[in-house]
Amino acid sequence: MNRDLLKPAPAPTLKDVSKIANVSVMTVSRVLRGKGYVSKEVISLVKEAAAKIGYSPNKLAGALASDKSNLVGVILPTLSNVVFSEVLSGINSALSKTDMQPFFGISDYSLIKEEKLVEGLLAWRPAGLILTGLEHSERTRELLSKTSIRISEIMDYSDTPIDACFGLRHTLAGIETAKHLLERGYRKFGYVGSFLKTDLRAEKRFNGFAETILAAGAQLVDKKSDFGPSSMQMGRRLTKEIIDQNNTIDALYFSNDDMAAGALMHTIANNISVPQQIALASFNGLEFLDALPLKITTVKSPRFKIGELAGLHVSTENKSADSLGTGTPKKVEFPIEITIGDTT
Amino acid sequence: MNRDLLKPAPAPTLKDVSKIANVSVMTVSRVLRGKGYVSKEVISLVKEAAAKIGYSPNKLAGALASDKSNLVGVILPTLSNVVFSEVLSGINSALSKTDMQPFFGISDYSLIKEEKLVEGLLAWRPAGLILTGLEHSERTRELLSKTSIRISEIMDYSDTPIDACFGLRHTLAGIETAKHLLERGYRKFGYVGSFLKTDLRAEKRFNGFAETILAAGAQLVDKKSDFGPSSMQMGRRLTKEIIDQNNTIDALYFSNDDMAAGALMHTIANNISVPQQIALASFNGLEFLDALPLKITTVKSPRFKIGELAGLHVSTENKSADSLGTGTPKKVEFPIEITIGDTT
DNA sequence: TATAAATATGTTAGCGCTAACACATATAGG
DNA sequence: CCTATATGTGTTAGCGCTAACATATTTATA
Repeated sequence: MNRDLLKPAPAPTLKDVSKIANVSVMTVSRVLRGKGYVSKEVISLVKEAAAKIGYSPNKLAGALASDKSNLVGVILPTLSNVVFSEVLSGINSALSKTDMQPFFGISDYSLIKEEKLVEGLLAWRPAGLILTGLEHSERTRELLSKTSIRISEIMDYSDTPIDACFGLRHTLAGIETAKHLLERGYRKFGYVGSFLKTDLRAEKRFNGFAETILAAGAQLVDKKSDFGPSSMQMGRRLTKEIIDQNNTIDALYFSNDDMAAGALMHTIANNISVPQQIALASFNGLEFLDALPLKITTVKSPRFKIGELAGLHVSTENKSADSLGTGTPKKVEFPIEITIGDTT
Repeated sequence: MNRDLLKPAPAPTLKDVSKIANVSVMTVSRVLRGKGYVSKEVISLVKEAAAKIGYSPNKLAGALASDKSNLVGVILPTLSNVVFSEVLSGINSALSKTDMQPFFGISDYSLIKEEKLVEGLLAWRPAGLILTGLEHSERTRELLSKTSIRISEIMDYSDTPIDACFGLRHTLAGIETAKHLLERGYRKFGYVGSFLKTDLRAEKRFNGFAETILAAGAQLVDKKSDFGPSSMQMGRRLTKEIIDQNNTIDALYFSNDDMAAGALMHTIANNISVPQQIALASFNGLEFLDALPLKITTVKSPRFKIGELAGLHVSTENKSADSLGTGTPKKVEFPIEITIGDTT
C-alpha cells in the first residue's frame, strides 16, 4: 500500500474524545492534563475514549492557548566535538526528567549564525534557551533582553550573565596549566590549536597561558593553528609540523584533548619520548584519555554536569528559582582542576 | 536590574504590526511569509513596522492555523557515541538549508523509550520523523501508521521500510569482515562488544560474523561483552581480559572502532605486536582512526551522509518525493566497504 | 443546621495566526 | 473597447486548545 496516497485522516481532537465520553471538551482537557477536579468515573471514561480513538494531544494548540510551551532551545557551536555531545547529553538527561522538549541549532562558532538561531528558536516561544559562551552579538542581546524566559549561558563563566551561567574561567585554565609547566621546569613552549579566532574559549585559554609564561620569562617559540574542527588527525599533523620546524620546544600546549591525543600518537609512531623530549598538556579531561598508553596532563571540564545544570535551570518554574533560597543555582563556577598525567 | 521582576510585556503580534503599517493583518502575514501579492511600497512599510517594534512571528500559532509545522523529530539511541553526533550533524546540515527545525529525543537503545518519544514528538505535529534502526514496538508502528508524515529509518537497511530508509546491512558487514579475516588465515576468533543485547545493529554484525567463521570451520574462542556505552576504555579493559584468558586467539572482532582503538592502546602499552600476535577489526571507519599509530581494519559507515539523506527526505514536500522520478531517494543501501588497515 | 470550602462539570472567549473567499484595480490580448 | 487574467488588499472563520468564570453538588466545620 502506498502511504503517500492515503489522504491524511485528520487527527482526533479533544472534541472527538468528548463526544465519545459524553462530557465537555474542557473536562477531557482536565483529565488529560491531570489538572482541576474530575471524578474517578469520568477520568476512566475519558481515558478509555481517548485510547480508543488514539487521541494525541496537539501541543501546538495547547502551547498557544496557555501561552507556555515546554520547548527548550539549545544552541551549540558544533557537534563535531565530543565535548558538546556530552553537554547535550547532560541537557537531555535533565530535561527528560521533566516534560521539557529540547530542540537545537548549531552556530558553527559564528555569532551571526547564533543570532539567526536565537531569532528562529524564539519564534517557537520556548520556555528557556541554552547558549554556549558569553559572547553574543548586540542584536542577540537585544532579542534576549526583550524576553523573560530562562536563559543559561554555558561552558564559560562570568559573574554577570544574562540570566544564569554554568562553566569555568578559561583564562584561568590557561594560567594554571602554564604555572604547572613552569613549575616542572619547561621554558620553551609551543601551542597547537584549531578553530582559529572563532573558538573564543580556546582563545582565552591560550591568552592566559601565553601571558603567564611570558611573564615568567619563558618563551613561546611557535604557534600552529588551523581552521576547522579540532581532531586527533589535525593534532597529529600540526604537532609533526611544529616539532619538525622547532627543535628547541620542550613543551606543547593544546587547544584540547583531541589535539593532544593526536600529538601523543605522533610521538608513539615516531619514538619521541614523552615527556623527556617533549611535554604535552591540554584541556577537557575527556574520558578516552584514560585508555591512552600515557595519561595526558589536562584540565577537567565538567561537560555533562554543565549540561545538566543548564537543563535544570531552564526547566525550573520562574518564581521559585532565585539565586538565593532553595531553588536551583543560577551561577556555578567550576574550579580549575589540573589532572597531572604522564606527559608533563 | 532583576529581570525576574520585569513583567513579561506580551510579544508584539501581527495585529500590532498591522496597526503601525496601516494595513490589514492578512497583508502583514503575506509580507512576512513572502506569500501572495503585495505591492512593493506596502512590503517595505510592513517590514519597517515589524522591525520597529521587534516583531517575532509566533510559529505555534502559524503552525496551528496552517496545519503544518516545520519541526522534524529525531530519535537517536545515544549521544555518547560519535557515530550519532555525526548523524545528527548530517541531519542538521540538511535541515539548516531549509526552514526545518530539528528537535530530538534519546532512546537509550530502548524500544519502549522510543515509543514514548514517538508519542511525545508526534504531539508537536512535526513534518517528519527520523528514527534509528528498523526495529520498533508494535505500538510505535501503530502510531506511525496513523500519521502521514515523512519518516526516515536510518543506519540499518531494509527493502520494506515504513516510509524511507538509509543505511547498510549490518549482517553483511559482519560477514564481509569475517571473510576478510578468514582469507588472511585467522582461525581462532574473539569478539569484544558493548551494549549487550540492546545494540541491535551490533548484534546483527556479530551474528553475521559468527555464522561465517563457524561455517568456515573456524572457531569463536571467546566473547566479551559489557553493558553500557562503548568506549576506548571499555575496549581496552575487555581486550586485556580476553587476551589474558585465551592465549590461542589470533584475531579480535569489535563491535565498533572505539572498542578496537582501546584494544590497540592495550597492545601498544603492553608491547603486543599487531597483527602478528593478534589481529584487530571493527566497524564504523571513524575519522580519528587515521591518527592512530596503526590503521585499524574496519568497515566504513557513511554517518554524516545518512543524516543528510534522512534530513533531506523528511524536509521534502510530500508530492514530489517519489522513489521514482527526480525526487529525493526513499531507499538508499550503502555497500559494505572494508577498509583494510595495518591491524589484519 | 447553616455556611464555608472543596469537588465536579460546563460555558464563553480567546491565544496568534492563516486558508479561503470576496472584492477591487490594473494589465493584457484580441 | 471589452473581456480574461494578473495583481493587490480586506473580511470571515476557524486551527485545537486552555484560562477564567459560572454553576452545581457534595463535603467539612462550627
